[in-house]
Amino acid sequence: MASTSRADTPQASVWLSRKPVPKRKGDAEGGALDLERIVAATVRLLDAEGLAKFSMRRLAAELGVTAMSVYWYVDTKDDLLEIVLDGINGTMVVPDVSQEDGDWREQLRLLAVEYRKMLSSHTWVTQLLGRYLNIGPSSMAYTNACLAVIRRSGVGEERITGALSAVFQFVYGFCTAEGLFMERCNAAGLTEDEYFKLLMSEVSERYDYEESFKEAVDLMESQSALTREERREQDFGYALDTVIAGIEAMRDR
Amino acid sequence: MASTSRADTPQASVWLSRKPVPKRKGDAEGGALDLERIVAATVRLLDAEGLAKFSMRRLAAELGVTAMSVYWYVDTKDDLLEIVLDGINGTMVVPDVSQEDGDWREQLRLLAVEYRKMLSSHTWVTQLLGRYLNIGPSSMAYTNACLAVIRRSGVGEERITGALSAVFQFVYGFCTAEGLFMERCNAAGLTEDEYFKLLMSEVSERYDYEESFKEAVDLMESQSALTREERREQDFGYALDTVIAGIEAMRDR
DNA sequence: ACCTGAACACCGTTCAAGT
DNA sequence: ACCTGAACACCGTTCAAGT
Repeated sequence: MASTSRADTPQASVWLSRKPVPKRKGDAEGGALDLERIVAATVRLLDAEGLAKFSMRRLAAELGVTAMSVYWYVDTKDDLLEIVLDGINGTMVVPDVSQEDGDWREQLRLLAVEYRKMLSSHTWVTQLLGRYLNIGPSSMAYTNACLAVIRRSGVGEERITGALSAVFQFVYGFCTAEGLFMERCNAAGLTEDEYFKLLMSEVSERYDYEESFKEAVDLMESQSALTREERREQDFGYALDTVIAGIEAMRDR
Repeated sequence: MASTSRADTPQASVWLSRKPVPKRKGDAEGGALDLERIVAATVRLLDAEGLAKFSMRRLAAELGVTAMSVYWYVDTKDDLLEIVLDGINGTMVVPDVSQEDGDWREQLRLLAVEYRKMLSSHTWVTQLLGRYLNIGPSSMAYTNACLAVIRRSGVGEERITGALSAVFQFVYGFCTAEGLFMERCNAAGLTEDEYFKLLMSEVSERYDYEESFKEAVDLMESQSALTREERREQDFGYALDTVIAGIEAMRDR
């Protein structure tokens, strides 16, 4: 009721409530808890155990506190995760985009690589990105840098959002697949190569798959000099170059 | 113990268990339940209420049956969802890719559009795609068609997976964002345009956002002749053309 | 102002029991 | 062979109560 949200619809985003940072310690000097400590512990747990295993009760235990204490600092689990999400977005290094003479291709590439670095060092972020609005201050700074760069590419104004989609939805998709695969490997206690091999061998045990899988398996094994990780890195680079080359080609048509 | 899975690691995929379709009615003619009815009800619920609200108990209620009955046909919730996922993959129309004279650009575009149609008519699919291996029979048929098409593009063998990533991870990312936005609109009981407008007005109420948001808002409003949906359709088309143009450009370098 | 404990309405899944 | 009921170990969150 105290916020700007409508009717009985749940609040669309923490960032739309009155105070810039939702709940804060009034005084300096520490009680046991404060929002910063809660956020830090959340990130630690998410990095270590993944989103699926994260719970408010688990978090409270990590903080050495009762289940409900956290709720004094944060209204809901969703609000907490939204704050954490923007915090992680703030770890991206946004290149200085103000000077007009920089190469937009290089800068766009840099932004994409930075995005990827963030997404693949915190595999749970992709799982939150779509769920929340991601309109916190750090996220907005990043978005605006992307806009500024693509504007200098010479792409027509009405194609700007499409061009940005081609780049950043690709990175998002790529890192989602990558992250979930990595989480699966961790859960199984195997390296990516081991997990992949195990999978392939189990799959080829099933006669009726032999035929349909062969093409895909052959392709994978033709690159067997590289580790899975190196291969992914290569794929990402190729694909990113492809998209940027496409933006250039479409502009020149 | 009866399956090929290792140690205490949970089964990596239903499709790796012995029987092609995990559990099946032995006899013809119907009791109350069977796997087909369960799968159909699951899809119906997921379409109507989304993944977050789906539960085994909710499903059982929908089928007019006790919570645990479903477990006779399916080992876990994950197994059920994996089967459902492949079933939906089977609704894609895979173009005939066998003749060598077709235009690979058109066929690749067709495959991407088909993928998108599937993903955006079942918004919950993107949320499952990363979680499960997606190596069921229907999914494999689609993947193989993609491989066949990209092979005819003339892209070097070691760039094939990168090129495919550029296309399909983009589509995946795009449809994920799209789907989650649509779900949010449905939950709020608003059309996409209404929801977007509401959001923009709430955001601009916050003084400290005014500045950082202006660029993005201006961009959106410069296209205000179109509905959000038409805009998205346009963006998707542009972006897809961009990626395909990029594959061509990279090949010719 | 900050934290606790009990409680509510949910989960997925196990297991012994019914027909 | 198929379905049920009670139970276990979890959730997020509310609310009255403590200090």
